Amino acid sequence: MCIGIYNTIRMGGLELSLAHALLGLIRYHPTTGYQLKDDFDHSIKIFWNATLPQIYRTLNQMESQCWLKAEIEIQKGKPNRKVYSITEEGLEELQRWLNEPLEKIEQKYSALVKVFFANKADPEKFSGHLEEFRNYYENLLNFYETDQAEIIRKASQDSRACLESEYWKLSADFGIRMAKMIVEWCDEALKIHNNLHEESK
Amino acid sequence: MCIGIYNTIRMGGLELSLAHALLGLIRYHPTTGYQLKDDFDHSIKIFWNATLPQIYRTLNQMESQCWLKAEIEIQKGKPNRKVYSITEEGLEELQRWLNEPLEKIEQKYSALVKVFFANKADPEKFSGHLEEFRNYYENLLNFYETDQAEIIRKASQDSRACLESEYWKLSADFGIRMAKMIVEWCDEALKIHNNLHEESK
DNA sequence: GTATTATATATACCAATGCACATATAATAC
DNA sequence: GTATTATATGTGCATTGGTATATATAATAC
Repeated sequence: MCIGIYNTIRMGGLELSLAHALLGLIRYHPTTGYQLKDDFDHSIKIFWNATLPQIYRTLNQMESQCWLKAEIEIQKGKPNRKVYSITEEGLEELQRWLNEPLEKIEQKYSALVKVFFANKADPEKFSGHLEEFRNYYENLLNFYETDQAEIIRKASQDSRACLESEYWKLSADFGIRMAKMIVEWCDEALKIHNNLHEESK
Repeated sequence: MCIGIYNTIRMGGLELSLAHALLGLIRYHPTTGYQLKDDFDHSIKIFWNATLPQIYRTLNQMESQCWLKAEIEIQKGKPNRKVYSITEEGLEELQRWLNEPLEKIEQKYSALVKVFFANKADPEKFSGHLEEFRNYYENLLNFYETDQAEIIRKASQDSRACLESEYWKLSADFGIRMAKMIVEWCDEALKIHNNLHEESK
């Protein structure tokens, strides 16, 4: 019944993070794809996003892999709920993955490619885009430091989550540092860019 | 002869960065796919990587799009070189793209998902992985601050590149700040993690 | 002498991602 | 009354990305 959808090479790799993120969330309690999307948006969205179709597809693959088992909950009026819970194999796989090395951060920043070639861009427009970029990350920083922090604070009041919440805070702190770094870099970039084009005003 | 391979929706989008990175590099001087891979590795690799097959495929698409024109240079013994140069359309497209807003940074850090669930990982192993992660970014930081800086310094001595090199430095500075931020976060993470598991030693 | 690396251009295939769309109902907002 | 949002599960298609492989030669390293 259980078909290995990932070949052994990929299985040995470290790139199945969406599946593992889902395993991690389902471990807390059995849940549906729709609910998982919501959980995602309120927890690990800041460093991993996923769309609903992606989640549903991955859940199906994980079921074939026997990392999950599903139970159909019949509802009247609404579509039936497909409630997933983690299996023994799923727990083992999550455990295995958690003990693997930390994956390096993929650096794919097309905005920075634009900055690299910005000498040929319109100075006024570029300045505006830098400001907009800066403000986006300042807003994100505010969100992380208020709303996101509140979510974690509330969740950590659950006594079982006491130790766990230290790691939630730690990962959220990464997002905060990242956003802060970007805002600071933008300020520096704006200063340098505006200096270079001062005479042309 | 010129076939629009990207539909109008994608064309209006902002995601064709590999093509635009290539346009930016080819604008300096006509070159081949093989050479472009090398240029990539010595310039914008720190925020955009590409494999050779990807570069060749994209160049073919860009030729169909008429952003580039190709000339075959016959060589004895070695395979013929396909030398691409930028067209008027290519220059216009590059210009258009450079004046578009800066794309937000895609936050997809599976390492941070692992940190989020790290409470269930083996504390000793996790500690080791954090250290390895930290050392990787410390080495990268050293590379950016020495070798990478030297590449930019040398390139900027070309008198035409005087203004341009300010933007090279600015984009490289982003990489430096990023690596620094990660090392600092790791130090904090190691401190907190080790404190939490001190009693178990 | 043998193995590797550099030069040079690709194709095939698989995995991951994202957007649009399909289907269906209930509750709420205006 | 109408529109939107929330609940709930998917399919289809296009793009992007990465690895393996094919082909061919010259130079260098051991």
